[in-house]
Amino acid sequence: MQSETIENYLKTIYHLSAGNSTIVNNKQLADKLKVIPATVTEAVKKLHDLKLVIYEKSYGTRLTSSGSKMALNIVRRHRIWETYLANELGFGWDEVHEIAEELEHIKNDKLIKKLSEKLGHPNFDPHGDPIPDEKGKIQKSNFIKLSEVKVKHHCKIMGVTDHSTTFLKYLEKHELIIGASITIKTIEDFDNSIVLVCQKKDVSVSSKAAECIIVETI
Amino acid sequence: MQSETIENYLKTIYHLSAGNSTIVNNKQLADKLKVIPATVTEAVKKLHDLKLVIYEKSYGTRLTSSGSKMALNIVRRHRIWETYLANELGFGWDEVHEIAEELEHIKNDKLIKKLSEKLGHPNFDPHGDPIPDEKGKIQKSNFIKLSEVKVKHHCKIMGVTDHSTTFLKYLEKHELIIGASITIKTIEDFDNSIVLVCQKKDVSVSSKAAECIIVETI
DNA sequence: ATTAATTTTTTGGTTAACCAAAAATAATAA
DNA sequence: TTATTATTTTTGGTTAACCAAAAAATTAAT
Repeated sequence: MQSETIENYLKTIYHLSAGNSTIVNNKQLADKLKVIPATVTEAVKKLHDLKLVIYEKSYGTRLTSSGSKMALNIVRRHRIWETYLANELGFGWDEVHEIAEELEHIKNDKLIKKLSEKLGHPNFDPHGDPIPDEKGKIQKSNFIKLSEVKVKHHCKIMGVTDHSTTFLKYLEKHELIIGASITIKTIEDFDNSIVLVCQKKDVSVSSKAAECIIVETI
Repeated sequence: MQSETIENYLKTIYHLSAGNSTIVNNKQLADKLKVIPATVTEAVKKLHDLKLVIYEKSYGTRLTSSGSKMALNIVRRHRIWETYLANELGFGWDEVHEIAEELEHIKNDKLIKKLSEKLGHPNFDPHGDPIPDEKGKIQKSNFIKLSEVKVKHHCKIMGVTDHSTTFLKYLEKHELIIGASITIKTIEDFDNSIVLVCQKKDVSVSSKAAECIIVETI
Protein backbone atom coordinates (compact mmCIF):
# COMPACT_ATOMS: atom_id res chain seq x y z
CA MET A 1 0.00 0.00 0.00
CA GLN A 2 1.25 3.43 -0.98
CA SER A 3 1.92 5.77 1.92
CA GLU A 4 -0.24 8.50 0.45
CA THR A 5 -3.18 6.13 0.21
CA ILE A 6 -2.66 4.98 3.77
CA GLU A 7 -2.51 8.58 4.95
CA ASN A 8 -5.69 9.55 3.14
CA TYR A 9 -7.61 6.64 4.58
CA LEU A 10 -6.37 7.19 8.13
CA LYS A 11 -7.05 10.90 7.97
CA THR A 12 -10.56 10.32 6.69
CA ILE A 13 -11.32 7.67 9.30
CA TYR A 14 -10.01 10.04 11.95
CA HIS A 15 -12.27 12.88 10.82
CA LEU A 16 -15.34 10.68 10.47
CA SER A 17 -14.85 9.20 13.91
CA ALA A 18 -14.63 12.70 15.37
CA GLY A 19 -11.41 12.00 17.22
CA ASN A 20 -13.02 9.57 19.65
CA SER A 21 -12.56 6.33 17.67
CA THR A 22 -16.21 5.95 16.77
CA ILE A 23 -16.78 3.13 14.29
CA VAL A 24 -17.04 4.36 10.70
CA ASN A 25 -18.66 2.43 7.91
CA ASN A 26 -17.56 1.82 4.35
CA LYS A 27 -20.14 4.00 2.70
CA GLN A 28 -19.13 7.06 4.68
CA LEU A 29 -15.51 6.43 3.79
CA ALA A 30 -16.34 5.78 0.15
CA ASP A 31 -18.23 9.06 -0.10
CA LYS A 32 -15.46 11.12 1.47
CA LEU A 33 -12.68 9.44 -0.47
CA LYS A 34 -14.65 9.50 -3.71
CA VAL A 35 -14.30 5.80 -4.43
CA ILE A 36 -16.90 3.03 -4.43
CA PRO A 37 -17.53 0.95 -1.27
CA ALA A 38 -15.87 -2.12 -2.80
CA THR A 39 -12.61 -0.21 -2.95
CA VAL A 40 -12.95 0.70 0.70
CA THR A 41 -13.51 -2.92 1.71
CA GLU A 42 -10.25 -3.84 0.03
CA ALA A 43 -8.37 -0.99 1.64
CA VAL A 44 -9.57 -1.41 5.21
CA LYS A 45 -8.63 -5.08 5.06
CA LYS A 46 -5.09 -4.08 4.20
CA LEU A 47 -5.02 -1.39 6.87
CA HIS A 48 -6.19 -4.03 9.34
CA ASP A 49 -3.27 -6.28 8.33
CA LEU A 50 -0.96 -3.32 8.90
CA LYS A 51 -2.51 -2.98 12.38
CA LEU A 52 -3.50 0.60 11.70
CA VAL A 53 -7.23 -0.02 12.05
CA ILE A 54 -9.53 -2.65 13.46
CA TYR A 55 -11.87 -3.71 10.72
CA GLU A 56 -14.79 -5.93 11.57
CA LYS A 57 -16.53 -7.46 8.60
CA SER A 58 -19.91 -5.97 7.74
CA TYR A 59 -19.71 -3.86 10.86
CA GLY A 60 -17.15 -1.10 10.59
CA THR A 61 -13.66 0.23 11.11
CA ARG A 62 -11.91 2.17 13.84
CA LEU A 63 -8.36 3.35 14.34
CA THR A 64 -5.89 1.45 16.48
CA SER A 65 -3.64 3.52 18.69
CA SER A 66 -0.85 3.45 16.14
CA GLY A 67 -3.29 4.34 13.38
CA SER A 68 -4.59 7.17 15.49
CA LYS A 69 -1.09 8.41 16.14
CA MET A 70 -0.40 8.43 12.43
CA ALA A 71 -3.70 10.20 11.66
CA LEU A 72 -2.96 12.87 14.23
CA ASN A 73 0.40 13.45 12.59
CA ILE A 74 -1.20 13.95 9.19
CA VAL A 75 -3.72 16.36 10.65
CA ARG A 76 -0.83 18.21 12.27
CA ARG A 77 1.02 18.47 8.99
CA HIS A 78 -2.08 19.66 7.19
CA ARG A 79 -2.90 22.35 9.69
CA ILE A 80 0.68 23.56 10.09
CA TRP A 81 0.83 24.03 6.32
CA GLU A 82 -2.51 25.81 6.27
CA THR A 83 -1.31 28.18 8.94
CA TYR A 84 1.94 28.72 7.12
CA LEU A 85 0.28 29.44 3.80
CA ALA A 86 -2.07 31.92 5.40
CA ASN A 87 0.28 33.64 7.82
CA GLU A 88 3.57 33.64 5.94
CA LEU A 89 2.56 33.65 2.30
CA GLY A 90 -0.63 35.66 2.51
CA PHE A 91 -3.06 33.09 1.13
CA GLY A 92 -6.72 33.49 2.04
CA TRP A 93 -8.31 30.94 4.37
CA ASP A 94 -10.45 29.73 1.53
CA GLU A 95 -7.39 28.83 -0.56
CA VAL A 96 -5.17 27.06 1.95
CA HIS A 97 -7.07 23.80 2.38
CA GLU A 98 -6.63 22.58 -1.16
CA ILE A 99 -2.90 23.25 -1.25
CA ALA A 100 -2.35 21.76 2.21
CA GLU A 101 -4.11 18.64 0.99
CA GLU A 102 -1.04 18.04 -1.19
CA LEU A 103 1.62 19.43 1.11
CA GLU A 104 0.54 17.28 4.04
CA HIS A 105 1.98 14.21 2.31
CA ILE A 106 5.52 15.51 2.25
CA LYS A 107 6.97 13.61 5.11
CA ASN A 108 9.97 15.26 6.60
CA ASP A 109 9.72 15.77 10.32
CA LYS A 110 12.33 18.49 10.35
CA LEU A 111 10.35 20.48 7.81
CA ILE A 112 7.23 20.52 9.95
CA LYS A 113 9.32 21.29 13.00
CA LYS A 114 10.88 24.31 11.26
CA LEU A 115 7.53 25.55 9.99
CA SER A 116 5.96 25.23 13.42
CA GLU A 117 8.90 27.02 14.96
CA LYS A 118 8.71 29.89 12.48
CA LEU A 119 5.01 30.25 13.26
CA GLY A 120 5.64 30.26 17.01
CA HIS A 121 4.17 26.79 17.54
CA PRO A 122 0.55 27.71 16.90
CA ASN A 123 -2.22 25.63 18.49
CA PHE A 124 -4.90 26.57 15.97
CA ASP A 125 -5.01 26.89 12.21
CA PRO A 126 -6.63 29.75 10.26
CA HIS A 127 -10.00 28.00 10.39
CA GLY A 128 -9.82 27.75 14.16
CA ASP A 129 -9.16 24.01 14.11
CA PRO A 130 -6.66 22.75 16.69
CA ILE A 131 -3.18 21.66 15.58
CA PRO A 132 -2.02 18.47 17.36
CA ASP A 133 1.47 18.80 18.86
CA GLU A 134 4.39 16.48 17.99
CA LYS A 135 3.02 13.93 20.41
CA GLY A 136 -0.47 14.13 19.01
CA LYS A 137 -1.92 16.07 21.89
CA ILE A 138 -4.71 18.43 20.95
CA GLN A 139 -5.33 21.61 22.83
CA LYS A 140 -9.00 21.98 23.56
CA SER A 141 -10.45 25.15 22.15
CA ASN A 142 -13.47 27.10 23.10
CA PHE A 143 -14.28 27.81 19.48
CA ILE A 144 -17.84 26.90 18.64
CA LYS A 145 -20.47 27.88 16.15
CA LEU A 146 -22.54 30.92 17.02
CA SER A 147 -25.58 28.67 16.75
CA GLU A 148 -24.32 26.71 19.76
CA VAL A 149 -23.98 29.66 22.12
CA LYS A 150 -26.61 29.91 24.83
CA VAL A 151 -28.75 32.92 25.70
CA LYS A 152 -27.08 35.67 27.77
CA HIS A 153 -23.63 34.28 27.03
CA HIS A 154 -20.78 36.39 25.67
CA CYS A 155 -18.41 35.52 22.87
CA LYS A 156 -16.11 36.95 20.25
CA ILE A 157 -16.27 36.43 16.49
CA MET A 158 -13.26 34.45 15.32
CA GLY A 159 -14.11 33.42 11.78
CA VAL A 160 -16.56 32.03 9.29
CA THR A 161 -17.03 28.75 7.50
CA ASP A 162 -18.76 30.26 4.48
CA HIS A 163 -16.56 32.54 2.40
CA SER A 164 -19.08 33.63 -0.21
CA THR A 165 -19.11 37.31 -1.05
CA THR A 166 -22.81 37.61 -0.27
CA PHE A 167 -22.31 36.25 3.22
CA LEU A 168 -19.28 38.43 3.92
CA LYS A 169 -21.18 41.51 2.69
CA TYR A 170 -24.08 40.60 4.97
CA LEU A 171 -21.72 40.41 7.94
CA GLU A 172 -20.07 43.69 7.11
CA LYS A 173 -23.40 45.45 6.88
CA HIS A 174 -24.23 44.37 10.42
CA GLU A 175 -20.74 45.19 11.69
CA LEU A 176 -20.20 41.53 12.54
CA ILE A 177 -16.47 41.64 11.95
CA ILE A 178 -13.66 39.44 13.22
CA GLY A 179 -12.81 40.26 16.80
CA ALA A 180 -16.19 41.81 17.59
CA SER A 181 -17.52 41.00 21.06
CA ILE A 182 -21.14 39.97 21.13
CA THR A 183 -23.80 38.95 23.62
CA ILE A 184 -26.71 36.65 22.86
CA LYS A 185 -29.92 38.45 23.76
CA THR A 186 -32.61 36.01 22.68
CA ILE A 187 -33.00 32.85 20.66
CA GLU A 188 -36.30 32.52 18.83
CA ASP A 189 -37.90 29.18 19.56
CA PHE A 190 -39.66 28.56 16.29
CA ASP A 191 -36.85 29.26 13.78
CA ASN A 192 -33.75 29.40 16.00
CA SER A 193 -32.92 32.90 14.80
CA ILE A 194 -30.78 34.89 17.18
CA VAL A 195 -30.90 38.45 18.39
CA LEU A 196 -27.53 39.57 19.63
CA VAL A 197 -25.92 42.76 20.83
CA CYS A 198 -22.88 43.97 18.95
CA GLN A 199 -21.39 47.44 19.26
CA LYS A 200 -24.37 48.33 21.45
CA LYS A 201 -26.78 47.62 18.59
CA ASP A 202 -29.25 44.77 18.27
CA VAL A 203 -28.68 42.49 15.31
CA SER A 204 -30.88 39.65 14.19
CA VAL A 205 -29.11 36.65 12.71
CA SER A 206 -30.80 33.70 11.00
CA SER A 207 -30.00 30.20 12.22
CA LYS A 208 -28.42 29.50 8.83
CA ALA A 209 -25.99 32.40 9.25
CA ALA A 210 -25.31 31.43 12.85
CA GLU A 211 -24.15 28.04 11.60
CA CYS A 212 -21.41 29.73 9.60
CA ILE A 213 -20.00 32.01 12.25
CA ILE A 214 -17.23 30.73 14.51
CA VAL A 215 -16.94 32.34 17.92
CA GLU A 216 -14.77 31.97 20.97
CA THR A 217 -16.68 31.70 24.22
CA ILE A 218 -15.53 33.96 27.00
CA MET B 1 0.40 8.54 -17.30
CA GLN B 2 0.59 10.07 -13.84
CA SER B 3 1.70 13.70 -13.76
CA GLU B 4 4.46 12.99 -11.28
CA THR B 5 5.90 10.31 -13.54
CA ILE B 6 5.76 12.64 -16.52
CA GLU B 7 7.49 15.36 -14.54
CA ASN B 8 10.26 13.07 -13.36
CA TYR B 9 10.97 11.84 -16.87
CA LEU B 10 10.95 15.32 -18.42
CA LYS B 11 13.16 16.74 -15.70
CA THR B 12 15.65 13.92 -16.09
CA ILE B 13 15.73 14.21 -19.86
CA TYR B 14 16.25 17.94 -19.47
CA HIS B 15 19.20 17.51 -17.12
CA LEU B 16 20.81 14.77 -19.21
CA SER B 17 20.54 16.82 -22.38
CA ALA B 18 22.20 19.74 -20.63
CA GLY B 19 19.54 22.23 -21.61
CA ASN B 20 20.42 22.12 -25.29
CA SER B 21 18.16 19.24 -26.37
CA THR B 22 20.92 16.73 -26.87
CA ILE B 23 19.60 13.23 -27.55
CA VAL B 24 19.54 11.04 -24.44
CA ASN B 25 19.44 7.26 -24.50
CA ASN B 26 17.41 4.82 -22.48
CA LYS B 27 20.23 3.49 -20.39
CA GLN B 28 21.17 6.93 -19.10
CA LEU B 29 17.55 7.58 -18.24
CA ALA B 30 17.13 4.19 -16.63
CA ASP B 31 20.17 4.78 -14.43
CA LYS B 32 19.03 8.20 -13.27
CA LEU B 33 15.44 7.19 -12.70
CA LYS B 34 16.42 3.91 -11.06
CA VAL B 35 14.31 1.72 -13.30
CA ILE B 36 15.33 -0.83 -15.93
CA PRO B 37 15.68 0.20 -19.60
CA ALA B 38 12.54 -1.70 -20.58
CA THR B 39 10.52 0.61 -18.35
CA VAL B 40 12.07 3.62 -20.04
CA THR B 41 11.17 2.33 -23.50
CA GLU B 42 7.56 2.09 -22.41
CA ALA B 43 7.58 5.54 -20.88
CA VAL B 44 9.25 7.46 -23.71
CA LYS B 45 6.77 5.96 -26.16
CA LYS B 46 3.95 7.39 -24.10
CA LEU B 47 5.69 10.74 -23.74
CA HIS B 48 6.10 10.75 -27.51
CA ASP B 49 2.36 10.21 -27.94
CA LEU B 50 1.80 13.13 -25.58
CA LYS B 51 4.08 15.19 -27.84
CA LEU B 52 6.37 16.02 -24.94
CA VAL B 53 9.41 14.28 -26.45
CA ILE B 54 10.58 13.01 -29.80
CA TYR B 55 11.50 9.38 -29.38
CA GLU B 56 13.25 7.59 -32.22
CA LYS B 57 13.39 3.85 -31.86
CA SER B 58 16.78 2.42 -30.93
CA TYR B 59 18.27 5.88 -31.24
CA GLY B 60 17.22 8.19 -28.48
CA THR B 61 14.90 10.82 -27.05
CA ARG B 62 14.86 14.61 -26.93
CA LEU B 63 12.41 17.16 -25.60
CA THR B 64 9.91 18.92 -27.83
CA SER B 65 9.37 22.60 -27.19
CA SER B 66 6.34 21.91 -25.03
CA GLY B 67 8.24 19.20 -23.16
CA SER B 68 11.08 21.60 -22.65
CA LYS B 69 8.73 24.28 -21.36
CA MET B 70 7.30 21.81 -18.87
CA ALA B 71 10.76 20.66 -17.79
CA LEU B 72 11.89 24.23 -17.23
CA ASN B 73 8.85 24.78 -15.07
CA ILE B 74 9.68 21.79 -12.91
CA VAL B 75 13.27 22.95 -12.58
CA ARG B 76 11.96 26.35 -11.57
CA ARG B 77 9.72 24.87 -8.91
CA HIS B 78 12.51 22.70 -7.59
CA ARG B 79 14.99 25.57 -7.32
CA ILE B 80 12.52 28.03 -5.87
CA TRP B 81 11.74 25.51 -3.14
CA GLU B 82 15.42 24.87 -2.50
CA THR B 83 16.04 28.56 -2.14
CA TYR B 84 13.06 28.91 0.12
CA LEU B 85 14.07 26.05 2.38
CA ALA B 86 17.58 27.42 2.70
CA ASN B 87 16.85 31.12 3.00
CA GLU B 88 13.58 31.19 4.90
CA LEU B 89 13.64 28.02 6.97
CA GLY B 90 17.35 27.74 7.63
CA PHE B 91 18.00 24.36 6.03
CA GLY B 92 21.54 23.56 4.97
CA TRP B 93 22.27 23.38 1.26
CA ASP B 94 22.96 19.67 1.61
CA GLU B 95 19.45 19.05 2.93
CA VAL B 96 17.31 21.05 0.54
CA HIS B 97 17.61 18.95 -2.59
CA GLU B 98 15.90 15.89 -1.19
CA ILE B 99 12.94 17.82 0.19
CA ALA B 100 12.57 19.91 -2.96
CA GLU B 101 12.44 16.67 -4.90
CA GLU B 102 9.04 16.12 -3.32
CA LEU B 103 7.86 19.70 -3.12
CA GLU B 104 8.48 20.35 -6.81
CA HIS B 105 5.49 18.19 -7.70
CA ILE B 106 2.98 20.36 -5.90
CA LYS B 107 1.52 22.21 -8.78
CA ASN B 108 -0.02 25.48 -7.82
CA ASP B 109 1.26 28.40 -9.82
CA LYS B 110 0.21 30.93 -7.23
CA LEU B 111 2.25 29.12 -4.60
CA ILE B 112 5.46 29.35 -6.61
CA LYS B 113 4.67 32.96 -7.47
CA LYS B 114 4.27 33.81 -3.79
CA LEU B 115 7.45 32.00 -2.80
CA SER B 116 9.44 33.70 -5.53
CA GLU B 117 8.02 37.05 -4.52
CA LYS B 118 8.90 36.52 -0.87
CA LEU B 119 12.46 35.63 -1.90
CA GLY B 120 12.78 38.73 -4.08
CA HIS B 121 12.61 36.77 -7.34
CA PRO B 122 16.02 35.11 -7.08
CA ASN B 123 17.87 34.06 -10.24
CA PHE B 124 20.04 31.44 -8.58
CA ASP B 125 19.40 28.74 -6.01
CA PRO B 126 21.61 27.91 -3.00
CA HIS B 127 23.75 25.62 -5.16
CA GLY B 128 24.37 28.40 -7.65
CA ASP B 129 22.11 26.86 -10.27
CA PRO B 130 20.01 29.31 -12.26
CA ILE B 131 16.28 29.51 -11.61
CA PRO B 132 14.26 29.78 -14.83
CA ASP B 133 11.72 32.61 -14.74
CA GLU B 134 7.98 32.10 -15.29
CA LYS B 135 8.55 32.05 -19.03
CA GLY B 136 11.40 29.55 -18.75
CA LYS B 137 14.15 32.04 -19.45
CA ILE B 138 17.45 31.30 -17.73
CA GLN B 139 19.78 34.08 -16.74
CA LYS B 140 23.25 33.61 -18.16
CA SER B 141 26.17 33.91 -15.79
CA ASN B 142 29.95 33.85 -15.89
CA PHE B 143 29.88 30.70 -13.90
CA ILE B 144 32.35 28.02 -14.90
CA LYS B 145 33.61 24.80 -13.41
CA LEU B 146 36.53 25.06 -10.99
CA SER B 147 38.38 22.63 -13.24
CA GLU B 148 38.36 25.28 -15.98
CA VAL B 149 39.98 28.03 -13.95
CA LYS B 150 43.63 28.75 -14.76
CA VAL B 151 46.55 28.93 -12.35
CA LYS B 152 46.88 32.14 -10.32
CA HIS B 153 43.35 33.17 -11.17
CA HIS B 154 40.81 34.21 -8.56
CA CYS B 155 37.23 33.15 -8.30
CA LYS B 156 34.33 32.69 -5.93
CA ILE B 157 32.45 29.49 -5.16
CA MET B 158 28.91 29.80 -6.42
CA GLY B 159 27.57 26.28 -6.43
CA VAL B 160 27.94 22.59 -7.18
CA THR B 161 26.68 20.19 -9.81
CA ASP B 162 26.78 17.14 -7.56
CA HIS B 163 24.18 17.37 -4.83
CA SER B 164 25.00 14.16 -3.02
CA THR B 165 25.24 14.47 0.71
CA THR B 166 28.72 12.94 0.74
CA PHE B 167 30.05 15.56 -1.63
CA LEU B 168 28.43 18.45 0.20
CA LYS B 169 29.78 17.18 3.51
CA TYR B 170 33.25 16.93 1.94
CA LEU B 171 33.05 20.57 0.89
CA GLU B 172 31.91 21.74 4.26
CA LYS B 173 34.79 19.95 5.94
CA HIS B 174 37.27 21.88 3.83
CA GLU B 175 35.39 25.15 4.32
CA LEU B 176 34.64 25.30 0.63
CA ILE B 177 31.36 27.06 1.17
CA ILE B 178 29.23 29.21 -1.11
CA GLY B 179 30.65 32.67 -1.44
CA ALA B 180 34.20 31.68 -0.47
CA SER B 181 36.88 33.47 -2.47
CA ILE B 182 39.64 31.23 -3.72
CA THR B 183 42.85 31.45 -5.68
CA ILE B 184 44.31 28.66 -7.77
CA LYS B 185 47.84 27.98 -6.57
CA THR B 186 48.93 25.03 -8.69
CA ILE B 187 47.45 22.47 -11.06
CA GLU B 188 49.14 19.08 -11.01
CA ASP B 189 50.04 18.01 -14.54
CA PHE B 190 49.63 14.28 -14.22
CA ASP B 191 46.21 14.05 -12.51
CA ASN B 192 44.85 17.59 -12.85
CA SER B 193 44.38 17.91 -9.13
CA ILE B 194 44.30 21.47 -7.86
CA VAL B 195 45.85 23.18 -4.89
CA LEU B 196 43.98 26.33 -4.03
CA VAL B 197 44.01 28.92 -1.30
CA CYS B 198 40.81 29.41 0.64
CA GLN B 199 40.53 31.30 3.93
CA LYS B 200 44.35 31.55 3.88
CA LYS B 201 44.63 27.79 3.98
CA ASP B 202 45.86 25.48 1.26
CA VAL B 203 43.32 22.95 0.09
CA SER B 204 43.93 20.16 -2.36
CA VAL B 205 41.04 19.26 -4.63
CA SER B 206 40.86 16.29 -6.98
CA SER B 207 40.01 16.89 -10.61
CA LYS B 208 36.82 14.95 -10.09
CA ALA B 209 35.71 17.29 -7.33
CA ALA B 210 36.81 20.33 -9.35
CA GLU B 211 34.43 19.21 -12.08
CA CYS B 212 31.56 19.56 -9.66
CA ILE B 213 32.30 22.96 -8.22
CA ILE B 214 30.85 26.01 -9.94
CA VAL B 215 32.73 29.28 -9.52
CA GLU B 216 32.29 32.81 -10.70
CA THR B 217 35.37 34.27 -12.27
CA ILE B 218 36.46 37.64 -10.97
C1' DA C 1 -42.05 -12.08 10.35
C1' DT C 2 -41.71 -11.26 5.79
C1' DT C 3 -40.68 -7.99 2.33
C1' DA C 4 -38.13 -4.16 0.74
C1' DA C 5 -34.25 -1.21 0.85
C1' DT C 6 -29.63 -0.48 1.93
C1' DT C 7 -25.02 -1.65 2.70
C1' DT C 8 -21.25 -4.74 2.25
C1' DT C 9 -18.61 -8.11 0.13
C1' DT C 10 -17.18 -10.97 -3.67
C1' DT C 11 -15.88 -11.72 -8.28
C1' DG C 12 -13.92 -10.47 -12.46
C1' DG C 13 -11.66 -6.86 -14.96
C1' DT C 14 -8.86 -2.37 -15.98
C1' DT C 15 -4.78 0.76 -15.97
C1' DA C 16 -0.18 2.64 -14.68
C1' DA C 17 4.25 1.56 -13.54
C1' DC C 18 7.21 -1.46 -12.78
C1' DC C 19 10.47 -6.01 -13.50
C1' DA C 20 12.83 -10.40 -15.60
C1' DA C 21 14.18 -12.81 -19.31
C1' DA C 22 14.38 -13.48 -24.18
C1' DA C 23 14.92 -11.59 -28.75
C1' DA C 24 16.39 -8.02 -31.80
C1' DT C 25 19.38 -4.32 -32.89
C1' DA C 26 23.46 -1.56 -32.77
C1' DA C 27 28.24 -0.76 -31.63
C1' DT C 28 32.90 -2.37 -30.95
C1' DA C 29 36.85 -5.32 -31.42
C1' DA C 30 39.51 -8.87 -33.40
C1' DT D 1 33.95 -9.04 -41.76
C1' DT D 2 32.80 -11.81 -38.35
C1' DA D 3 32.52 -12.31 -33.49
C1' DT D 4 31.76 -10.25 -29.20
C1' DT D 5 29.67 -7.02 -26.28
C1' DA D 6 26.32 -3.64 -25.14
C1' DT D 7 21.96 -1.64 -25.65
C1' DT D 8 17.21 -1.68 -26.81
C1' DT D 9 12.93 -3.72 -27.46
C1' DT D 10 9.52 -7.31 -26.92
C1' DT D 11 6.99 -10.52 -24.32
C1' DG D 12 4.92 -12.15 -20.36
C1' DG D 13 4.02 -11.25 -15.57
C1' DT D 14 3.36 -8.54 -10.98
C1' DT D 15 1.23 -5.14 -7.74
C1' DA D 16 -1.62 -1.21 -6.13
C1' DA D 17 -5.67 1.08 -6.67
C1' DC D 18 -9.42 1.49 -8.75
C1' DC D 19 -14.44 0.12 -10.90
C1' DA D 20 -18.97 -2.54 -12.31
C1' DA D 21 -22.07 -5.88 -11.43
C1' DA D 22 -23.62 -9.79 -8.85
C1' DA D 23 -24.20 -11.98 -4.45
C1' DA D 24 -24.55 -11.88 0.49
C1' DA D 25 -25.63 -9.74 4.66
C1' DT D 26 -27.70 -6.28 7.35
C1' DT D 27 -31.23 -2.92 8.54
C1' DA D 28 -35.69 -0.86 8.16
C1' DA D 29 -40.58 -0.95 7.09
C1' DT D 30 -44.89 -2.84 6.69
